[in-house]
Amino acid sequence: MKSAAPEKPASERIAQILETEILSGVIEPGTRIRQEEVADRLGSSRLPVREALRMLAASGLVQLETNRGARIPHLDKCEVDVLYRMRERLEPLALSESMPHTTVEMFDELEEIQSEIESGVNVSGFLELDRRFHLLTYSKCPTEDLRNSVARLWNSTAHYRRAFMNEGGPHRQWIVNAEHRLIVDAMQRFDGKDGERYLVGHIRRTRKELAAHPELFIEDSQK
Amino acid sequence: MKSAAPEKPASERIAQILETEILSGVIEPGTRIRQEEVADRLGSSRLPVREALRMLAASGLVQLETNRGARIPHLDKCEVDVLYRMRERLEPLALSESMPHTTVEMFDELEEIQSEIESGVNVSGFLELDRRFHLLTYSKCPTEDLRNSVARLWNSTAHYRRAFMNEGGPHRQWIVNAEHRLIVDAMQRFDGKDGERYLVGHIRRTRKELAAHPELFIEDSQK
DNA sequence: TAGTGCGATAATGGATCCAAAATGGCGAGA
DNA sequence: TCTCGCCATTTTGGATCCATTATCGCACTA
Repeated sequence: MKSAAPEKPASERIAQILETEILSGVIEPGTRIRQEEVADRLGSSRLPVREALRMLAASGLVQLETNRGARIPHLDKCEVDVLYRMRERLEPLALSESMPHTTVEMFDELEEIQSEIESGVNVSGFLELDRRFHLLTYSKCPTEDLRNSVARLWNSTAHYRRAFMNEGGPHRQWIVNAEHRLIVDAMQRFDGKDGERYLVGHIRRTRKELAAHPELFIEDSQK
Repeated sequence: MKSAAPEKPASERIAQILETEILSGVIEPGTRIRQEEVADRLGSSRLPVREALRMLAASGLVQLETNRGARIPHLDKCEVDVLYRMRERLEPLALSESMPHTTVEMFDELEEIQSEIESGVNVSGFLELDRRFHLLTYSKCPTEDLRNSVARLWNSTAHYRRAFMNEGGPHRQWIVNAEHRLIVDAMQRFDGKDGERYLVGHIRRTRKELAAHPELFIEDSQK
């Protein structure tokens, strides 16, 4: 019997810290991540940092170029649009796959998250809770690849949601709340069709809002 | 001016070799991959092997467990079914995104591949050419994430296609040929709707064929 | 004889050191 | 003064060595 710590692997710990920093916007797109800087900032060798960067690359959070290090990718308007179209196709599938395995504890946690959102939060708080809400609705999907794919799409587009919300999006937050309620309701009724419909509408609306704000992206003429 | 070799990075070389071995079936699902074995088989240290395994994990070819190494995942019937449903949703998007950027050289290469398939090949040859055909039709899709996602789905399911073809699937090869021709035709007419329709039908038929052969999978009662 | 617990062995995770490639600055020449 | 090219510095890729953890066999006990 070992009551001691479960001895977390160290490269995962670094990956988790970097993920938080990237998703929270502390590290912005275009920034180059230097292995040595991260290494002695988090008190380890460069080797676990390299492994962590590989994990983050698999999660869609950084981009690796040979001999040129890792940097957070700049996406143009078209790429974000396609990533949202991928979400429109994959997340309904994840939802319907997750739906048969829902538990009452999951609905309690969803309710808790949603209440916290509606109690009024700032932009960072909303983005974090919104992410937790949706990924939780997919969490019972038995196919790990599908869950990972969905999470990767959320990661890749996180910065642009943040930029949009910071510019003037938060006034539409009440729409999001209504849509969240509709999704939970459909899940509780085990109504896959309704769930898919509300979810697709939810994602599509955000996609179109982003497309209507080209100032959030860098110039598309990089060809 | 450097006429010398472009100096390929070494971990990529290892990843490529392992990918070939896995896709060709030399290494079967469930097999544990030992870092040291690969290292001195390919003449390098264990470190590039570790990085290569990370890449393969991102490509969906291996599964990494902390302190327990890398092994090729065993998928059950339900997981493969969901992976095929993901393909049905993502690949039509990849095709329509690729369609506006097609070139005459691409159609020449497609024709070359298809001719080789129709000239009669064995199972391994067919699987390799079929893979090249479809991934080539998506190759002009500008969104790298979408191309990678599609490739990952192909990788994860490759072994089960092989098992199916080896058991008695090849007699339906003429259907595949007809479907390939229909897809190329739709692409040349720039008919996105037709392309999506033929492609979805193509994938769905294979999914149902696999579902009708439960003997290809290990027992699903692993819960 | 079967089951459990301990110990030897082998494999993975991590640290340090070295080599190769890219980045940036400086100077020479037009 | 502007441009091109060379060299120093920085940064990443790779090799070797050490620590930690899992795996497997064997002995001991009930």
